[in-house]
Amino acid sequence: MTNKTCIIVSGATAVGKTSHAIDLALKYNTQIISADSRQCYRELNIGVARPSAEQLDSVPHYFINSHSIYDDVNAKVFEQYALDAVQKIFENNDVAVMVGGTGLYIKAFSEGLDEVPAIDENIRTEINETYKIEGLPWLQNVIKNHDPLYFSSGEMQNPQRSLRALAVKLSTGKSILDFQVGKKIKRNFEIKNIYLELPRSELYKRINNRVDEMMNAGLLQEAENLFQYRHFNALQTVGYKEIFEHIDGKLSLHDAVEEIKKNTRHFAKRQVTWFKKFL
RNA sequence: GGUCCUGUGGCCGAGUGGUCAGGCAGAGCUCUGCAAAAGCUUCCACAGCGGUUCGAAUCCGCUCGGGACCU
Repeated sequence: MTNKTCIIVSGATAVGKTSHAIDLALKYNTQIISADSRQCYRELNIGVARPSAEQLDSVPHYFINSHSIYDDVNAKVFEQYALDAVQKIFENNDVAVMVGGTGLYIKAFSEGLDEVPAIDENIRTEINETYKIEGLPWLQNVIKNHDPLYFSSGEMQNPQRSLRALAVKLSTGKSILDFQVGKKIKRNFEIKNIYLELPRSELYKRINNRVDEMMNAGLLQEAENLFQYRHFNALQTVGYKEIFEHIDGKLSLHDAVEEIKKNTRHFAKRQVTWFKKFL
């Protein structure tokens, strides 16, 4: 069983992962699992830099157009989906290729996530609603009273994480930190990582160019059509949220495009930081 | 030619004698169920020269650069 190998191609956005992965897949005559948290949504096209139709025709892809923006997609969902996908690929191949820039998803696939019991949706909703009204100080104070462990060693400045920590605590009675033991699961196949990188200046140039290409390809129109879904998690995406602001009249189109470029550069930088540490 | 205004870090922008502005960009970082998310840290100034003062980005003078007005 250990003669199976998954080659994971990672790197910042716009480094050229897609074509590299396709070359690899063709070479091994195998299939690709995308590890991209946005390209899985079939409603999103231009803005997520999905592989071209020709590329998708040349190699079968998993986790591309596989979900809807109505679906609940997250790292855990991906982990399970991707593990199922590799096994399917391994039925006929010794090699599978994964490619993507969503570091957490790749980590979940490679090492697994600690088991945290499902949380009560009602509790979660209630907490989120109160947070919106009362803000971070309220959240910090509640955690201080309910989950001293998290209060002392959790990310108390980070609302997103703190919100989840509180939801877990109130749902299970235990601190999320008690579940997060950091156990690394050893998969029953080999993993080979290929990390692609470019000099920062060149990467930024490619990003800027790609955004211009997206605009020429009709990103504005696509975003207009998706405007009604702007609050969906899937639409909290660089390339769309800036145009939504433009539609709202908060940004000129030109400024919105500049924002997209800037935010994509920020995103790329975070990816570099992540992969540098993780790999 | 004269009069008045003005000159803060890559950009925007406060400060007006004696802690730090701040924001953006840039850089660095964190990271286990929203991750193209969320959060944290941080370099670079006071146009130049001289003077007043214990002490000047802050007051005075000159130089240079901008801007406005003037019969």
